[in-house]
Amino acid sequence: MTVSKTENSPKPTEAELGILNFLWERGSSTVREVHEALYREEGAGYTTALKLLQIMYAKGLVVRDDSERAHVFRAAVSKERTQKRFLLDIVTRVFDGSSSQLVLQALGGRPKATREEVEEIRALLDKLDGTTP
Amino acid sequence: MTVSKTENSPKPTEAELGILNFLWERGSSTVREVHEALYREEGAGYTTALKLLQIMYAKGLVVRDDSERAHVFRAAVSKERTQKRFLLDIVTRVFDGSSSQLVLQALGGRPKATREEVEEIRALLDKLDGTTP
DNA sequence: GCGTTAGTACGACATTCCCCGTACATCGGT
DNA sequence: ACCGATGTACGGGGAATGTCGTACTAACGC
Repeated sequence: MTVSKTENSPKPTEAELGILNFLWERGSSTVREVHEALYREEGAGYTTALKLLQIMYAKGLVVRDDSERAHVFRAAVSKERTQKRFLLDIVTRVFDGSSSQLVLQALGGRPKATREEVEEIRALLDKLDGTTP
Repeated sequence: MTVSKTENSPKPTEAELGILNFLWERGSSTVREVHEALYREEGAGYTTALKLLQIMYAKGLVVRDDSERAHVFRAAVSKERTQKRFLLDIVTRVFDGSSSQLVLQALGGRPKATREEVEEIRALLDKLDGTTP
């Protein structure tokens, strides 16, 4: 059995995360679309979006279809994988490696969960019950 | 009722977080103690630890008692508050603002919770049951 | 054919972060 | 009273990040 390598591409920076979020929603987009959606409003120029996407491409965070003149970019990392990566990061760095501490803090501080989500969590807890040492 | 300002001091960087973790455990420490514990092993010099602590002092992340020759530093931000801040950060940036999505991902991906922690979570869920809209 | 427009590539800059070297102050032993 | 050890203060360097200007290229309208 091969050990999953967890992740090749590096942790996205703040700006890169913004672009990834957009790509996860949109599926794929041109530089112009990214710029219109995320940067025009903020006053940043078109080449800023372009450069970021180029850097992200070099890092392996996005893939690129350059068959057309306007290249089309797509996220190369899944949202779930990225979520897990960030989670593992802060669990390690601020929660002493205890993910349940994180869960408690997340639940205690900001009880925004809907009833269905609470039930879902409870169901998951039930499943976990049998599998914990 | 005054609206709590959430946090004055900026988000700690990676290195700063390492120092904060040490200070949260130790209570308070001198530069030398921080250096011995976190940096000597890694090959970083004494002045590196000193400079970081000075920067953290300027940012308001630590407080300083300079009545003795060797200044004694103490965390100025609580661990819980910092945890919440990082949580809020990634909830906003990678979980579309849904903290329960975060909880589910944290539970599903890495079932490392002990039985007591699972029970604690369940109890918290019970409490939340009544308070959700 | 030629200018205009929309696109990519790339170098440069300011800022932040981490790290270190050096200068300077202070304490203790002899 | 001095010298070495231990301390703080501070400037600066190298890397990463986000921003832009400029150069170059391809398509389009006339």
